[in-house]
This record gives sequence, C-alpha cells and structure tokens, in this order.
Amino acid sequence: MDEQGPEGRGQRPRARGLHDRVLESLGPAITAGDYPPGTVLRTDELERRYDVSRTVVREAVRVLESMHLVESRRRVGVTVRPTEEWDVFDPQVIRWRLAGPDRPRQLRSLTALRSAIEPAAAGLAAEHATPEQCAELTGHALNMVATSRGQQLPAYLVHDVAFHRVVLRASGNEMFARLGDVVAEVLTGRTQHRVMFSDPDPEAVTLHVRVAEAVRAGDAEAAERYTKEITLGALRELDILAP
Amino acid sequence: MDEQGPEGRGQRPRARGLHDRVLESLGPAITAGDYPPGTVLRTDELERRYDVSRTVVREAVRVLESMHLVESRRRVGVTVRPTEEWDVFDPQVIRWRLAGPDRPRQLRSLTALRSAIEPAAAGLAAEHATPEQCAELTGHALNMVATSRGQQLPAYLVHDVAFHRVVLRASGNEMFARLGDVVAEVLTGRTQHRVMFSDPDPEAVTLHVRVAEAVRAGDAEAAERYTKEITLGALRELDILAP
DNA sequence: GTGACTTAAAAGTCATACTTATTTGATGGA
DNA sequence: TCCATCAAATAAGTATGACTTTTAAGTCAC
Repeated sequence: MDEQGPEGRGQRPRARGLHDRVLESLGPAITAGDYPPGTVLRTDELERRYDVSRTVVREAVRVLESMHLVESRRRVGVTVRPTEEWDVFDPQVIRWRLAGPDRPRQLRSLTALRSAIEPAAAGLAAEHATPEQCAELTGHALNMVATSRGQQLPAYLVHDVAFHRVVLRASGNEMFARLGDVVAEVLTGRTQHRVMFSDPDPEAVTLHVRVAEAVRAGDAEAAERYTKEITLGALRELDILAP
Repeated sequence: MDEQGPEGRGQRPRARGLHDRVLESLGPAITAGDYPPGTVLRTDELERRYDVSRTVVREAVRVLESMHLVESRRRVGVTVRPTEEWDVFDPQVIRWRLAGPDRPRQLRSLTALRSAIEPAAAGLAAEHATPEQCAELTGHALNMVATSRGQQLPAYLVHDVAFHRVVLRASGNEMFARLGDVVAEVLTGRTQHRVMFSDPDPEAVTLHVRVAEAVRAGDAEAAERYTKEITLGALRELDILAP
C-alpha cells in the first residue's frame, strides 16, 4: 500500500557534503541580494572564505550556474547574473528567496501563480480524479470544517495543504502536480502572519467542500469556479495585508 | 555512445566545457528513459565512457542532482530518480524532454500550463502594461494579420512568439515572464507539425488583435477572456492531432 | 587612433592520494 | 535459528599540485 511519504521532506537541513554547505550559504546570499548582479566572485577567494578545496567550490558554482544565478567565465570569474535571468521556478531558488528579504514579493508572485494554476488543475481533477483521490479530497475538506473553529489552525493547515496537494496531483498534469510543494509553502507562509489573530474564513472552508463535491461529481466547470474563488480570496488577503 | 547526436536544434548549446558535454549527453539520455529510474551509474564508469576526469564527471552529476534527476549516495553510486521527482519546470529539463521521445506528452503538459497561465497574465498585463508594451503588442498583432495568408508561416510565427512574450512580460509577474521561453518552444513545436498544411486559423489571428486592444484599453476581463479562447484553441488542436 | 602582438589572470582539466560513509556479510553468542 | 555486532570492501567525497585554455587588457609599431 502506501510506502514512505512520496515527498517526505519537511526541510532537509542535513548538509550532504561540503559542496552543499557552500551552496546553502552562497545561494541564499545571492538571492537575498548580498551580491548584487554584476558582482564578481573569484574561486580562490571562495576557497579561502569557506576553507574548502577547489573541487568543492567548483561543484557549488556549477549548480548555481545551472540555476542561472551566476555565470562563470575564464579570465573573469563567477559573475552574478541579472535577476530577470534567474530560474525562478527552481524549488531551491524559491526556498532561498522565501527565506530572504524578498519573501513578501515572492509570496505575491507565487499567489498569482496559484490563482492561475489551481482553478485549471481543479477542472482537470474533476475529469481525471480516481475514486481514492475523491475520497481523500472529501476527507480533507471535512477535516477542514472540523478544525476551522477554536484555535486549531495548525491542524486546519495540515488538511488545507493536503487538500490542495491532492487537487494538483489529481489533475493528471505532472507540471501542476509538482507545484504542490510551492502551494504548501505559500499556505504555510500565509498563515504564519495571522496565526494568532483569527480562525479561517468560514466562506473559504465552505468553498473547499464545494470543490470536493464538484470533483467527485465530475463537474469541471464548478470545480474550477469554486477554486477560482478560493484563490481570489488569497489574492484579496494579500492586498489587505499590504495594499 | 553518441557524442554529437543529430539533435540539430535551433540554438546550439555550445559546449562551454567538458562538463557541459557530459551533461548534454547524460541529461537527454536520462530524461529520454535510456536509464530508467533506479538505474545506478558509477562515477568511474562515466569517466571511462566519456574519457574525462573525475572532476568533470562529478560536476555534471552535481548539476543533474540539483535537477532531481539523480541522487548520489556513498557506497551506492548515482541513482536515477523516479520521474515524479524530476524538476519538470527546469528549462533545461524541459528542453531535453522536448527533444526526446516524450515530446508529445510534454507538449500537452506545457499547453495545459499555457492555458492556465496566459489568460491570467493577459489580465494582469491589461492593468500593468506600459505604453511601449501596448505598442509592441499592437504591432505584433498587426504583423500577424499581415503574415497570416500565403505561405508566410515562419514570419507569422516570429510575431506570434513575440506577442505572447510581451504579454507575459507585461503582466509584471516575474514567474509569468520566465515562461516566455517555454511558450515560444510550444508555439514553434506546434507549428512544425502543420507548417506545410495550412495558414493560421483566421479566428486566432483576430483574437490576438482583440487581446492587444483589450490590454491597451486596460480591460482586464476582456484580455483574459480572449486569451483564454486562444489557448483553448491550442488545446483543441492537440485533441485533434492525437485524441 | 587602429590593429596586431604579448602578457597575465582566472577558470578549466587532469591525475593521484587520501578520507568517510555505508552496505554487505561474516562472526559469534543467546 | 536468530539477532546483534563488528570488520572489510566499496564507491563517493575531499584535497592538492601541476598543467592547459581562454580571453581581457595592456603594449607596441604603424
């Protein structure tokens, strides 16, 4: 049956090697803007800074280069590339930027992305979801209802995230499915700002139930419409928080 | 193995070094399924296969690992990861898969993605586009009209691609903007299949003009609706080609 | 000032020696 | 027989020094 969780990662702080340590230091620094575009890093300087060998630095740089964060040129050095060229869809880059000062802007971009993707995914899910997925969906929706009142936000969040993950996966589109982690991040981040303030919007809870029903009924149009309302709510929330 | 496969793609990814050569050989091979998930590659074997040093192989592997195509573990080797874990949004992975046997499926995924993103982007563009961008948009739309008849498909395609690029950029969302390359790839790939058959659908051409008008008028709802029709046409086309 | 030539800086490559984690399996005791 | 423990084998990870290649930049002749 169910093997180990397919994406059983919370965070993985385990540095799997020296190159990862360097990467996990340089990546956040660059995406945070500590090294503005145009900045030139020299390999041997990095060696000294991190007290590691060329091998290690080179591997880290190579990865940063594959994310289009930097460009390595002979006789020049490792140059930080302009922001517009970064691979902003790379999960690692997203993670780094969410952890940095760009977090608010990043959350906006991602929420806009959600608003575009999730309704479409819900529509597809209504056509492709398996009975098991429909059951999961209904289960999470009901649990959301159950935990929507009385300081149970953490539990609510778990089901909220799971709900959206299932929708994306049930869409049958591998690219949509891969956005599950991103959506999870957005939902978590969003809630962190109001965790002590209020229970979830009751209307949003109802909408989740409606989506689950629509998917189970195979009503793509309704599933899409209700999901659109959910994501519109998320967008509105952002405008309220920082207009 | 083949060193310079006949993948004469438009933009030659000029091997900037040995590690790139290895990467540009391993990447396509893995995404094509030549090494199914679970396959174990050993570093020293790759060294011999490509006749390069350890350094070079390791750098290539590190990049593949950052794309979640493989996982490198001590005492085990470099293992190809399950397809569901690949970073399917990585431009390089997209390129590799488009060049391989998965191309049709990949085009479907990407077209679904387009259908979700572009209408939203057009709506945002109506609110954020600069006068210059509006002018560009109108210009490309008019040029599409002008080249829509009489075996001018290559020229038509240029403006079609440019049009969609501008819309995505004008949305003001960096993530949408980065999908310009992907959309370009889809549009180009789509046309290759019918290049000798027919002129573009006149209705689609009209819709582009309408989108340009709506964006210029700041009518987000109309821009979104007309763009949705364009992408729906693209989806329908796929169903016709391979139902 | 233009163009060709030289220089030097920094990344790229290679070979080798060494370290570390992890699987495997063999040993030995309950 | 079974389980725990420990040892050996293995493949990736790291360090280092010598060497090559690219190329920005400076220099010289015209």
